[in-house]
Amino acid sequence: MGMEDIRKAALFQFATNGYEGASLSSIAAEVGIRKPSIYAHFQGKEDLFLQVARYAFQEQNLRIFEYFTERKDQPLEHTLHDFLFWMGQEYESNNSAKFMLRFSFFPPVSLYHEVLDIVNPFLDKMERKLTRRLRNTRDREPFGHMEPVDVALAFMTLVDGIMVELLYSGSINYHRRLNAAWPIFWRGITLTSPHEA
Amino acid sequence: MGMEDIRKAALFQFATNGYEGASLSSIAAEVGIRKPSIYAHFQGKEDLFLQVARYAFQEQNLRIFEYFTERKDQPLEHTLHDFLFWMGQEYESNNSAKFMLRFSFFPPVSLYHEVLDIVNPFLDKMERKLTRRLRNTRDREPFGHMEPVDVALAFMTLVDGIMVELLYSGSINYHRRLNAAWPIFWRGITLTSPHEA
DNA sequence: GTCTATAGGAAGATAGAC
DNA sequence: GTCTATCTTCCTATAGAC
Repeated sequence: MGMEDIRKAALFQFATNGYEGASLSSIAAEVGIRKPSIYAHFQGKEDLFLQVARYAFQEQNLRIFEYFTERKDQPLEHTLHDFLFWMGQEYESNNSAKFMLRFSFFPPVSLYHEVLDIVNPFLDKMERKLTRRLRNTRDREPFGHMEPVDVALAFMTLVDGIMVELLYSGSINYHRRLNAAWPIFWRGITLTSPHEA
Repeated sequence: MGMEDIRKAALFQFATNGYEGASLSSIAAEVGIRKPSIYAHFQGKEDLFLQVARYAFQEQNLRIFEYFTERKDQPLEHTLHDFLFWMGQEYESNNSAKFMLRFSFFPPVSLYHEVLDIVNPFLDKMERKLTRRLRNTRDREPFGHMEPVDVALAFMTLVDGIMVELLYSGSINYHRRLNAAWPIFWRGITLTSPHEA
């Protein structure tokens, strides 16, 4: 209780209303305490936000690594394709995912550098992890003509492009995009071009 | 002057600091007037924001259509590829583009429906325009095995995924992603899969 | 560790002089 | 159409009782 409840409520309020749009009153109200009680656990709004941010990115980082670890022996095609669905579910059911997306793109101006120091290591980790997975694939070199790191970057771009649609239009257009973009991506990384063949 | 100066300053402030993060004081200060003078031109903050939003989306809509019209006789490959660079330049030099991206993804909660009524027609127009361009291509059916509307959706996903990187990491990673993702996309839409060949 | 009370400031908005 | 002055409300934050 106490601190954890506040963190959870703050996670939701920040993710939903942004940094300036979320007030300590609204967070306290959601927990069921009074505003000044927050100061017994956190130094202030900035401190609360940054602690929530570190927590959210760490949690989401763990969940994503778990996803890939659990499926490391499955075919790459299914692992990557299902990841796009999985992230959609995460976004709808998991406030950490929502928080992460919002403040990766739009950190509060007053905390710009502090937030970037959380976001950048996260993205670097993702890129490395994904590149490693692509290098160790047991499929018979489905994209032997490409650098794994480029495939990783392109996949992360695909993920972002699809998540973005989730952000503004909800899940109908999200699925339209997913079904349109995935086959093109997969074809693009598995087929050898005529010039190279 | 007057109204136009206020619109321009508001565009910048909203795009940079978000809806709640931008104050009428800061907007007035940028114009060089006092806060109450804004009320001679706009009903209030919400009205100002929505008028700026309609302006920004309309302007960006025009610029994008212009881009495609000017190049309607050029090869599709160059038109699409260059569009990714062009959007990057727009984002860095054009506050309307910045505004559009920010509030497409994160509209102020209190104006959610009003903003969606601006964003959705914009996206629909983009999709139709792009689909039409793909249908009328003079290149010898480079993606005859795919529906133009799916190619359009996939391209818009690619654009979003790359723009998103511009939002949080600046132009270095933007170019890394562009160079990784574009060849995969183009290969994916131009090559015929072995099963269909 | 939570509360009431309150300070101190900034926000959006209005009234009325010029 | 812009100003000064002011209202109301909300914000972050602190003091001090329990």
